[in-house]
Amino acid sequence: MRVSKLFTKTLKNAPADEVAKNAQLLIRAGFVYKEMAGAYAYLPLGIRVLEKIKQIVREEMNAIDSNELIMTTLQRKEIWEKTGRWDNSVVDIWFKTHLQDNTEIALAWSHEEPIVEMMKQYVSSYKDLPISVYQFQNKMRNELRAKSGIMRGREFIMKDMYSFHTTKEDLDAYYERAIKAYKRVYDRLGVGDETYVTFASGGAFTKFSHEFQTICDAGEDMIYLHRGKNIAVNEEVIDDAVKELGIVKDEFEKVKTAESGNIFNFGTQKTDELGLYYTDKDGKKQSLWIGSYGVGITRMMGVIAEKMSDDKGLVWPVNIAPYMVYLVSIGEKGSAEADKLYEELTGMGIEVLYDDRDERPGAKFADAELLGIPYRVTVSDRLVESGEFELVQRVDSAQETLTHQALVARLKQL
RNA sequence: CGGGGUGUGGCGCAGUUGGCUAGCGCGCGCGGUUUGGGACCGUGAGGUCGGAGGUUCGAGUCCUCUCACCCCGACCA
Repeated sequence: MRVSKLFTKTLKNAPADEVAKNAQLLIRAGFVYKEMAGAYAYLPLGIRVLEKIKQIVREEMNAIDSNELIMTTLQRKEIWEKTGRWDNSVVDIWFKTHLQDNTEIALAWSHEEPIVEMMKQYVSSYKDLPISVYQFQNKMRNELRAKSGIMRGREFIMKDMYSFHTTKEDLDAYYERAIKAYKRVYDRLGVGDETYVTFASGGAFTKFSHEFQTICDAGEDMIYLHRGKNIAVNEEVIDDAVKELGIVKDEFEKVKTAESGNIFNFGTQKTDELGLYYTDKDGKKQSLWIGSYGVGITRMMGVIAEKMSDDKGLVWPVNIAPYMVYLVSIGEKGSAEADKLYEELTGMGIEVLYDDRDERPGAKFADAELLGIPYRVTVSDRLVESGEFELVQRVDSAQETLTHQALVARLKQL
């Protein structure tokens, strides 16, 4: 992509109504555009980051035999009435509306009920189980107050996965696989070291659910953490955890975190409420065990922007950076050489954002840093003379001067 | 939803106790000089001062209502 073709522009000042660092940086860099409180548009650069996060999640969910699908954002009232969750006094974040014939419908804040309902068409025998499905979907939540930039909006993207099992044991086994898959996701997103499986308030069938909490100053949760033992407990259940797990509260440190994922055991309640059953080997009707597993995709982008940034701007981890290389041309000869290099690298499949604008070097460097592209390659008249290229790493500013051959070899490895 | 705060060109801001043609920086257009860390000079374009109503000879400024946005709290299965 050539910067000259990119419609977004960088800003020197963040809009005054944004206080959250993630939103300030993402808006300044042109990754997102705020449409209203809690609702953001994702621009070309932002989409690339989102899609990379999704792809990592997709690969890991596929690896544990889950099936991708997409439900709709429109939901029927009848389904939610079966579980008693249509009522505004039970769920207070509904966006409700109606069709032109006055049929009441709503926008999805969750897809738990509709997915279970859908499964009635596909699950009838123990031979059909276990099954796991997931989707990347917009969730619409009419929050009283949106905040923290893209980390808590009224519309956001979530990966939600649901697994269906004949027995609790089977669900538990899958649940463990899901935890491992989630850990791989966070590792690949570059926040594995700072993300903890955390005991949190659970559903009806388990004492605790598990949250994936990422250490983040802009988060909304406080957890008690024991790094040595690798145990984390959400503040909301710390007293229960002391009793149930026999931990010693004083040994834990209290840290601020953002909930980046949550998984829990639904038990068999939903299957009964919605009438999803299977027939066992003896021909008897049985309830299913259901597990639910969520990752906030847009929230992850916000958490990473929040954590991986410095005074110059964003610092994307290599795995989710919108582009791998920011190519800067300086001078006439430099531009001619940069044109060639751009074609060459792009042809090799390397994602290059080529700053071909007629701007001064300082402006290009500043944008390269604000956008947080991992590697910056500079081609200038001066360097063309000596047949060299400059490679600078965003994360630590490490700088190297390389020959064309060495540069290409380096970038190929990334 | 309770409390607090803010709305003035695309972005950031200034605008005395009501007073003259609403300013500044960034950005943008044009001309020129520049070209390895967000250049400089000149010259332009761009504003229903969030909206409605009111007070007044006169309102960005005062009053009422309203909308939006931000922060704290509450909420977050």
